[in-house]
Amino acid sequence: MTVVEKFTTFGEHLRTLREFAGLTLREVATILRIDTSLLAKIERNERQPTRQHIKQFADFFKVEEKELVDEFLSDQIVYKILNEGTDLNILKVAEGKIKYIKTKNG
Amino acid sequence: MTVVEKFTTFGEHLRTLREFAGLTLREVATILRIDTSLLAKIERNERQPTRQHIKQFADFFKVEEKELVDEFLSDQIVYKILNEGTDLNILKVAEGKIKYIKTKNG
DNA sequence: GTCATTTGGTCAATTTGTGTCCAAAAATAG
DNA sequence: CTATTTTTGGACACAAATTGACCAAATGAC
Repeated sequence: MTVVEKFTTFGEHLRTLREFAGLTLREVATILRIDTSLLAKIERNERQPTRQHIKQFADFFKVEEKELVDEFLSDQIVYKILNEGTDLNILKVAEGKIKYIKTKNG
Repeated sequence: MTVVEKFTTFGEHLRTLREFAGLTLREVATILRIDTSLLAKIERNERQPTRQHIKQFADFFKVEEKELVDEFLSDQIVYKILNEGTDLNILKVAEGKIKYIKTKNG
């Protein structure tokens, strides 16, 4: 059970964290030494955060880095599925492949 | 139940189809009017097939286009998971998001 | 109205990916 | 073994996508 709403995007998640902390874009951007406009775009999912960014956000907002990373990466999977005109079945296929690879290697 | 082995990559799948048909890279490449080296690379997953390519392959080898598309797209998801150091949990997250979006929209 | 916040567009620069060409390596046949 | 065919791999010019910065316009708070 987390503070933030589930089933949102990375950007929305980030924005929620910031607003929950009662800070403006400029404030957070200044502290983290990134452009205000860039941060705004990351929150609107118009720019991708780098790994570095994600780590900074996790540290700053005191959340698990993996939580944010998964939020970000799952967004990309969602985007792919919705835009390539395929369906949820693809997740099963991917899961099968990964499990297969894992049994093969370790 | 298909002719080809399951849990393989798009490229391996394609290669299996070609070899099953008893054709060489050059033969298939010539017929489909693509560079032999490019076809070889696609089979080794060193180049991505375009949508056009996938359609050509499906038509030529008489398989469902969606089957190949899903094979290709799932590869990308697998690649992402294996290389970004995350785990299968991300698929659940993605699934949740998609279902959430679908209920929201229609 | 003023001031702070947020958004949106533009841009040069970098990064990433593409298909083609050619030569080397590997496999196959004679 | 040699000759031929198939496959692989590198190099390349080119195209496409993404990036972060900058600035101005829009929005919101007061």
